[in-house]
Amino acid sequence: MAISEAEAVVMDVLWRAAPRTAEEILAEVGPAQGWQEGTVKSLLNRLLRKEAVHAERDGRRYLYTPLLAREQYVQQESKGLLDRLFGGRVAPLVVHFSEQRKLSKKDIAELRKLLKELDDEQH
Amino acid sequence: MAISEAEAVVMDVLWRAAPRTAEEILAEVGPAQGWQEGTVKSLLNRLLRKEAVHAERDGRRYLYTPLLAREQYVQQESKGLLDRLFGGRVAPLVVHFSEQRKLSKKDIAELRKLLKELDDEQH
DNA sequence: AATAATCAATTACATACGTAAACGGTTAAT
DNA sequence: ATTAACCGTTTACGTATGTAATTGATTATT
Repeated sequence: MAISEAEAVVMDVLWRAAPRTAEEILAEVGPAQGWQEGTVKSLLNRLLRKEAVHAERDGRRYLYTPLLAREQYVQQESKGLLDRLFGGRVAPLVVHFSEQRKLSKKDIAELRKLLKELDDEQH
Repeated sequence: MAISEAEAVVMDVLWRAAPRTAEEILAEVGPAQGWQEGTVKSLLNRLLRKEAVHAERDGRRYLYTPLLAREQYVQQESKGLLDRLFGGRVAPLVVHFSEQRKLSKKDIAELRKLLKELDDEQH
């Protein structure tokens, strides 16, 4: 089952560092998101049901660990967008961002480097 | 207000060619999506309420035209993903696809061309 | 004129989502 | 032993979404 946007915010905390307690997660996202304790608890439970996180008892509380890897999530989301909007092809997407003036100098430099590397490993 | 995935499928039909009647839209997406007439009608109504499409009476039926431009939608969605998952930067996204082996020969060629053009217009 | 066909608009309904309050059990303090 | 504190689980509730059936109005047919 897909994980929602709010759930992804919680996953992000766990991807940065795990395991974590609910309290720690709340401390990290609560203020920024304007979320109460109950909200984070609910999201954690939904993530548990979706088997995106694992909970291990540690005395009175639980320690949460991500089961779904960030790479896996990023992959699904990215591929979804690519397929839905760009016919599954990367170049058109980059062209889009280029036209949208979303390519920074740094991006351009890094893309050059990437292409060069791809070229090198060609043989 | 954001338009949903099912709604976007209808928009896609209108982006390919407009104006269109509900019947034409159904004919184009119904079979592929397994949607009944009522489904397409509902989606059209939601799009109307969201002011993503415009309907103009044509005798007994309506002709639907997109108000939201495809470019605008693509832009929102793409920027959303970029910001949520790649810190708003394009190069990391392309690197991701590269690592995921999602870069075809054609993509690579087109990216080279794009970079060259960017270089040229530099001065 | 009465009836049937055609469409769009309204209503329906189950599930997901965002956001949280209430409940309950276990541990800690009095 | 009671009571209080803590923390996870359950329940809640409004809105969105996917998917349609029903209704109602207008036009066409008999």
